[in-house]
Amino acid sequence: MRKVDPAKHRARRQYILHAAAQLFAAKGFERTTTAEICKAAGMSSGNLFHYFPNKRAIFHAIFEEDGADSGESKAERLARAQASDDPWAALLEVVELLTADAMNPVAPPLVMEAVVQAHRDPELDALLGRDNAQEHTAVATLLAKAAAAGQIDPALDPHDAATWVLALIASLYTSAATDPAFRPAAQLPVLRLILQRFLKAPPLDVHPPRA
Amino acid sequence: MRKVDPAKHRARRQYILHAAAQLFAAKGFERTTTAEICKAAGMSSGNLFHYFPNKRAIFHAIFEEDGADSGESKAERLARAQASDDPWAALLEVVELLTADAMNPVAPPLVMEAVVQAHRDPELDALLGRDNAQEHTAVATLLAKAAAAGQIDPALDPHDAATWVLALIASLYTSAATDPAFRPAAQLPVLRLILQRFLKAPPLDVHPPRA
DNA sequence: GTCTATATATAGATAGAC
DNA sequence: GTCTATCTATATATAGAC
Repeated sequence: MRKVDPAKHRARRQYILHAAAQLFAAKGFERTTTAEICKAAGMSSGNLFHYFPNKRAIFHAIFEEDGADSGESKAERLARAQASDDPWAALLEVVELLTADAMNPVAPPLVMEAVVQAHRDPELDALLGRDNAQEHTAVATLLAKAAAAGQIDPALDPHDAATWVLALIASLYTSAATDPAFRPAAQLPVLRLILQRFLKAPPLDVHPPRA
Repeated sequence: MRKVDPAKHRARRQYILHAAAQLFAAKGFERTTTAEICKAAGMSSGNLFHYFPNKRAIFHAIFEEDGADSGESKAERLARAQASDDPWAALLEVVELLTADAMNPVAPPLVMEAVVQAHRDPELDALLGRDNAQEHTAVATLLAKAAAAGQIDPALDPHDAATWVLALIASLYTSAATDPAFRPAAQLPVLRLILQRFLKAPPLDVHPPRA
């Protein structure tokens, strides 16, 4: 056959990305050298740069890998959730979808690193921004529908509330990255409790007295 | 008088730290060169290293500057809050104390960078860990007292709840660092609302005995 | 205390053989 | 596609004059 299967080329790329992700998570982008990536991937410098044009492209590719492996892409699952006729249940599914990665030990530090790098890398910033906008739209849509269906407090602004829902989810990653004692899986119920109490309508007409 | 007032030496150090903080916030630790710090501080390389032994020491010093300038140090204010006889009010004061810095535009990215750097810098990790432990103790103590006083849900575990209170506060910094549209000052009331709904006792019977 | 000049090292990326 | 060898740039930190 002609042309070395593109499948093999793709597999090799994935292997490099996997090795690089570990390093970037442990040491950050700048302190991870291409030489280390070569060693971890078991190949030479000349070969590494045959697969990726530069170090930054490797980092980007880690966050571009979407769908393909799983049956359904994240975007598809978000879209399907938005169309649900039980917005609250759909919201809980979205929360589960977005928190799943936090259980993977490399994800939290990797996400932190990506956020920091996005400050000085417009391309990465745009990439993460698109992801975040997608998630924000999905959550805000569900919150609006849930409010209309009487499932949550209708007084909440869907946009602001969605921002905080995503912030709480992000806390799972930042806390895991910061505090070695923090176990995302164990804290998931607390996260759900906070969301429920925050979003569910105030019990009666109780107005908490604040001085 | 004696030579070289220590005051002048200290002022010069502070000036370097101020200049360096801006750069570290904008470009991160690794991508900020000592040459840039020299330029921003208006001095030569040889002189910069007269004030600090190395680049990392400059970064550390930014997070060590505590108290001295303000009338009362953060540790003192936390200790005083813990002794309050109105735990809920004291908790709100602690929240205000810990969120104040988020309004300073350089603080959020700087905090993010510190967290990331702490992963590979044990000394910095210890420094931030001490700060965080102090805050966690203060909040957990106040939550336990507030529960005993019937001000919040007594079913909450003070340790876990304190972790999430601090996580919510941290969200103010991470969101500000991530999303240019996020205005910490404007979102502070939402943060307070979430805390109130999360922590206050389940609606049914218990109500705060405050009058 | 402040400067200029530079030692030292290490990084990312490329060239070109096989 | 994969390698070895290396170019080029740039960074931290130091030496030593003033």
